[in-house]
Formats: sequence, structure tokens, C-alpha cells
Amino acid sequence: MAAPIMRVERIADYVGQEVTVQGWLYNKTDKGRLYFLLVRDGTGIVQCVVSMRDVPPETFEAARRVTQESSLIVTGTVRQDARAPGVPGGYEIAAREIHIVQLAQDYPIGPKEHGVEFLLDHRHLWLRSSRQWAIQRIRATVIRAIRDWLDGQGFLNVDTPLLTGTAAEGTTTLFPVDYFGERLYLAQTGQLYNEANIFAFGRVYCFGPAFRAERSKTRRHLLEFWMVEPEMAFCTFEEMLEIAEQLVSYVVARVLEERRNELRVLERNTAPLEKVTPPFPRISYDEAVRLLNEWAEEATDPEQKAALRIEWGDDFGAPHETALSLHFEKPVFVTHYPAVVKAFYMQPDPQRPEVVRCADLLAPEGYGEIIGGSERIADYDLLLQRIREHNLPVEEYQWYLDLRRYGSVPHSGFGLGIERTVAWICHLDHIREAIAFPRMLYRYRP
RNA sequence: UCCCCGGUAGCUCAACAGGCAGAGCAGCCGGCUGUUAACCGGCGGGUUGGAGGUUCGAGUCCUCCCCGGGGAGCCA
Repeated sequence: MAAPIMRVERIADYVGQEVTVQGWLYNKTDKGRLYFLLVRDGTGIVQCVVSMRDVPPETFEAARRVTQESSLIVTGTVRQDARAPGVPGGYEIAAREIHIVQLAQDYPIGPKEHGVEFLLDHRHLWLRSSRQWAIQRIRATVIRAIRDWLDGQGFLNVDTPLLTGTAAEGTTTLFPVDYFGERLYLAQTGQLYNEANIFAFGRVYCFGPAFRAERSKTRRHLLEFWMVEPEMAFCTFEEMLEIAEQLVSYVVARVLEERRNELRVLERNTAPLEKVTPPFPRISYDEAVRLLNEWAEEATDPEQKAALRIEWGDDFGAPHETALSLHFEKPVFVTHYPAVVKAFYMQPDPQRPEVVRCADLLAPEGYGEIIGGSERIADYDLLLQRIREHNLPVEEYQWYLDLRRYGSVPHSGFGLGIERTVAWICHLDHIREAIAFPRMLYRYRP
């Protein structure tokens, strides 16, 4: 009977059995009459031991010939051995038969260090390395967890268009797309459509890519990134914060539960992640400004001093967010920003109309904003007034204004950036590793 | 768009104040039965991003261009 095909992540279930592994050679150690082959199959990495004494000559010859990243099929017996490296590790295969499917020649990425430019040029191959493998596996769990939690809380997934007919979204730069001479744009948010959808479905979320044609060149920006945007009818600002902190906490817990091996590959210290449980601290914009200026006073470095100082009414820059984010052990909500720095649709605070009922969630460890959200203006007249104040084309917003004419309700929503969340959970230096094929300024291929 | 940094062997980098362009890794050959990015010995490997200039002499200094990286603004 042929040996069953084993997925390496399930190796613990096969101890003592003969199995077949289909994969690629990750690394090889040549000890003369003994070879250690590290074989990865997409689910993990297993060490295959090939001893001259124990295998037929053709198997030993295959182990000698096989090169890094060659595809191969190995059959042998699984045994437990604490010395065996790999993921999960602690198990190895005593090989009996090796079939080389294709012999790779001169694989460009070696086990030693490489520069960013070289790795990005070889992104199609870089994805095979264990760090990148671990990150993408965690990303998949983050996405799965988001969907599971929202679906379980009565949210309906209703996706929104990626092509829009007008530049009405206003805020940042849109990618124009030519459609037989007509100008369309790639969506940078599904929020306005989400607001229509809640009146049909109550609680909804859209999940998809967003496009921002910014000439940003930082470790936090992509031209194309993925975002989940929940939107809730009959939901106040405070209720929205609770939903957001529940969702983020659930996602982190799922990764801790299901991706231990991957976090270990990344050498991620999990202690800060274990602390991510509700409730998250909430501070007002006013308080944040006060704190930042206090830290600016205390700072000895004049550059740091200048970077932290802030006037009430200014929006936070990256140094401000980083400082705030480092100050708290959990993600922190910064709420009630001045209306002037925020989007036109945000609901003013009834007690203080100069600020809006909005929140940014800053991830800890200096990672900065992962969520932006707000209660939306429910009143027709106020919304119309804001559209005019922002010099937006009123005619393009007729359908959006309609939502305030036919059964308007208090409602709120937020957007969670997938890559920023993955970058934080994986403790990455740069957001480019959080997506398989990043799109950045001057980086469109492969 | 602006500010800063970089481009030397397949890869990662060195080369004092302008004076023979070098090392590790990878590759190939040989050795080794428990390696964890193995180790030991040997071998091959160069239009120093491009163009121009200064100089007896330029990887090194100057000008322009090209290509990257980091940051700012903006934001997820």
C-alpha cells in the first residue's frame, strides 16, 4: 500500500508511520555519509535524514544531487527526535526513497542576508522563505478571525464597488481609470455604500482592497491595501468603540491560539499580545495634546521636543502617534478630534460642536493607527451643510443624502487596515512584508 | 513633492587623506554519521549604476542623469 501524503503541519499524528511528503528543498546539510534535507511543503518544514548505511544507493545519490528549492517527493518513516529542526520541529523523517521532480539551478536567494531591493525584486521567490511564509499564514488567520467574529455578531458581508464614477469621496488622491474615454476611479473606501447597506441589512461589513494614489514612502503605507469596514445602524459612538475593541482582541487571541509556530519563526515576543483584552484605554484628543506637550517639555533632545509639540487644532503626525502608542500597553482609542481636521460626515459632539464623535485606534509598540472610525451625521440639514462647507459637489451626494430622508438613524462605523494589523501582530519593521505582492511608490512588479 | 542616505563579484559588504579592487557567503571539487545560516581544505568569479570633468593617476573629488532605500506631509 502506498504511503499516505502527509502535510508537515500534521506530522505529530504520523509518528511510526511511513508517509510521503511533496515539497521543495529548503536547505541541506552534507555530513559525508549522512545528509539532512530540510523539506518544506507549504504547511511546515521537516528534516529528512538520509543515511548511506540505511538507504538504497539511488536514494543516497538523489540526496547528494538535490539542490536548494528543487521540487521533490520523499517517502520515509516519521519519528520523534528532539534534535530535529523545522516547523513544527521535534519530528523528522527517516527517508527511504527520494524522487526529484525538478532540479533547480542557481536559486538566487541564499540562506544569508540580502538587501531590501534584491528581495523585493525577487518577491515571487522571497515568499518561500520561512519568515514570509509565517507572515502570510498569520495574515490568513487575521482575515479568517475578522470574518468569523463579524459573522458571529450578526454582521452581513455586503461588498462595495471598487470602481466609482466620481471623485466624490473627496479626501485623498484617487487612481483614475480609463473606461472607453470615460474617467472612473478606484475606490479608497466602501464607507458611503456601507451606509446605504445598513438601512437594508442592519449591520454590514465590506472587505476588500482600497487604493490610495499617494506619493507616500514610509513603512506604514501601501498604494493598494486591504481593509475591513463594519458599519452599524442604531449604533452610537460609544457602542462602536466596544465593537472595535472586541474585534481586535478576538483577532489577536485567534492568532495566539492558532499560529504559535509562525510567531516563533518570527521570534515575536507574545507577552505584549497576551495583554490585548478589552477594554482598551480611551483618551480624548484634548488629553492627547496635553500629554504630547508634557512629553515635549520633558524631552531633552531638541529634535524630539519639536516633533512632539502640538497646537490644539492640528492633526497628529507620525511621531505623535508613535509616542502615544508607545505609552500604552494596550491599543488606545484617541477620541473627539477637532471637526476641522476630520471628514465631513462625522457627527459633532452635542456638548462641544467643535469636536466630532470619532476615534482612531493606535496599536501598541509604536505601530500607530490601525482603525479610524466615527459616528456619522444622521441629520439631513447638517449633512447638507457640511457637504457645502467642504466644497463637495452636492449633486453627486444626492443618493447619500437620501439615506437621511428615509428612516435616518444614528449609525457608526470604522475601517481596520489589514496590513497594519498584521505588521503589528508580527512585529514587522515594514508594512511591505504584510502582503504577498506589495504595491508601493516605484514598486509595481513583480 | 521635499529632506537625508546609498549603488563595488550571483548575494552581503570592505578598500585610510586620490596610489596594485578585497573578504565572507553562494557555486564547483574533496573530507566528515546528528547537522540547526554546520564545519575544514582547494578552485573560478569585476565595464566599481551611466555620461562628462579635475588630476601624472579616480571606486574615492566635481557636475548632470538613472535606479533604490529611509523619513516628512496624507492616511488604514
